[in-house]
This record gives sequence, structure tokens and C-alpha cells, in this order.
Amino acid sequence: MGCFDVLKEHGYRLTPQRLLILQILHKAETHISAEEIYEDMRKVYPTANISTVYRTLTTLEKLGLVTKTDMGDGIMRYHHAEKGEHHHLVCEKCGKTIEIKAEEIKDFEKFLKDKYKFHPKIKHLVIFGRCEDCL
Amino acid sequence: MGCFDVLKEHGYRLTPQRLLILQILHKAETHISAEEIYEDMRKVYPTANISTVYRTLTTLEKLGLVTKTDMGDGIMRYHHAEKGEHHHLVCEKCGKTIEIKAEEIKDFEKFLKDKYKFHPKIKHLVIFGRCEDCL
DNA sequence: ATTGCTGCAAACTGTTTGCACTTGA
DNA sequence: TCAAGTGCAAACAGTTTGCAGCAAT
Repeated sequence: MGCFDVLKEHGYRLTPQRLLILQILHKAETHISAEEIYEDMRKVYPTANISTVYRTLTTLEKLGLVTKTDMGDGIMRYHHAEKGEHHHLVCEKCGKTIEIKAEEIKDFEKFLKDKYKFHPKIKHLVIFGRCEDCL
Repeated sequence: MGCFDVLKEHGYRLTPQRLLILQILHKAETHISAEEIYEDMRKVYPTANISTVYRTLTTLEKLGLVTKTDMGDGIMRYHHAEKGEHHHLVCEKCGKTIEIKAEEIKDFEKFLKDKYKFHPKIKHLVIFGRCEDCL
């Protein structure tokens, strides 16, 4: 896990809280909220505090280790950046999410660049709609 | 202004607060927050309350008269639906926004439909990046 | 005269911050 | 050792809610 090295290189300490949070993000299948990380963390480390979770996530995001995404509700969700850039199609009926690779939207990005002279930085796109089953 | 009829048809009352909020949304050039609507409203109607603004916006959104958008910060912004569907490119450096018409992303929507059998309902898309001047 | 709507105050949620204490380097 | 990091409590911002009184129909 190179994350630890990145932290060290930047002069950050390897605290058990940080390692735990990285581990939780690592094993998470989906994007998770600070609250979810906190709940998970407390199972192992009951005295942990949610402000530490937020502070750690801010740090990890700054280092590019973690990605922060707004999925539409007012709750920010996080995921381990090493899992690769991708986007989501979310069915507003059944909640199913379809993951799409970053390169799949390259054409769309090129279109915006050509037509509007705008250089998009789409780190994480969430598009709502209906999946096939829910039509 | 057909908005009034829509309200009436659905059994909603035409209160001065609602009319004022509709008027403010109507003359707004950009998407505005509840707080901004509230500030504007108080100039004319000083006893107005922000909870009324929120309740009204919820009602108007339910009726399809108003669109609610998350522009990335934690603040929801609203705009009059009759102004037409459109999307925004937001420069993360200078804050400039470029408006793009809904039909401009039809190709992208078709791509998602064909490739992922997913039917997107992109009501309001906000894409961050850099404008030409800020590169 | 109803019943929906409003204003007010108070709650709630997700997130941030100040501060004294603790701990990794 | 000693600055960086933590836990705690309290503050914060945006938003929602319960309720008594008010007003559009």
C-alpha cells in the first residue's frame, strides 16, 4: 500500500486512526460517507471521533489518495483513488448503480473542449435516470 | 405567467409569498439559493420567513415549475423551469459559467442509452474544469 | 368557515473548529 | 522532546418541522 509512503513523504504521521480509515476505504466496495467510515471505525476503535474522520479525509483528498463525490443528497462520499477514475449511472427508481470507466466519456469531454473551449475536469460524474428494468 | 394556473389547478393557494418567490425566480438571471431569494423577498416583504421560501420551493419543484441544482458547494440553487433546460460548465479557477443547451448533450445521452441500456434524466448537469482564459 | 399556508422558534444533519491532552517521529 | 494529531464539546450552515394563528378560497 503506497498510501503510507505518500503520507510519510509529505510529513504526515502514520497514526492508527489514519491507517484504519485508509483500510476501511480500501475494503469498501462502494463510495462511503464519513458517517459510515466512522461507524465502521468504532467497531475496532470505539473511542474514535468523527471529527478525526473528517480531518483525515480532507488530508487524504489533498494528497490525492481519496476522491470526494457529491451523489446528489447532501452527503459527501469518499473512495480510494487507487481504484481508478470512474463514473456512475444511478437509477432513481431502484437505486442500482452502473459504473463506467473514465475513458468512456472521453468523446463527450472532447466535444466540450472543441465546441466551448472549456477543459472539463470530470473526476467523478453521477448521472441519474432509469435503468432498463425500471422503465 | 402560466405558473399561477398550475398552482391553482393543483389546489394550491395563490399567496403573496408564492407570487413573490415566483417573480424573483423569474427575473433572476442565474440560479439562486434559498437564502438569496429570501434576502430579495425581504426587501419587499420584510416579515417573510425563510422556511416559507423552502416550503414554496419544494412545492414549485414538485409541480415542475422550478429546478433545483447542486452546484458543488453544499448550497442548493433554484431556477425557473420555463427558462428551458440547460447545463453549466463552471471554471474552477475564475468561477465563470458557460451555459449549454439541453440538446447539446443529446449525443452523450444516446451513447449511455445504447451502451449501458441506461436512460439518463439529466435535468441539470454541472461540469467543472478550466475555461480557456484560465489554462 | 374551512383548511391550507405562514411566521416563529426550535430541532436536525452534515461538517468544522478551538482547545487541552496525547502520541508518533 | 515537541509539533502534529486526537478527542471532546461546542459552533456552524443549510434545511426541516411542530404548532398556533392567519388568510385565500
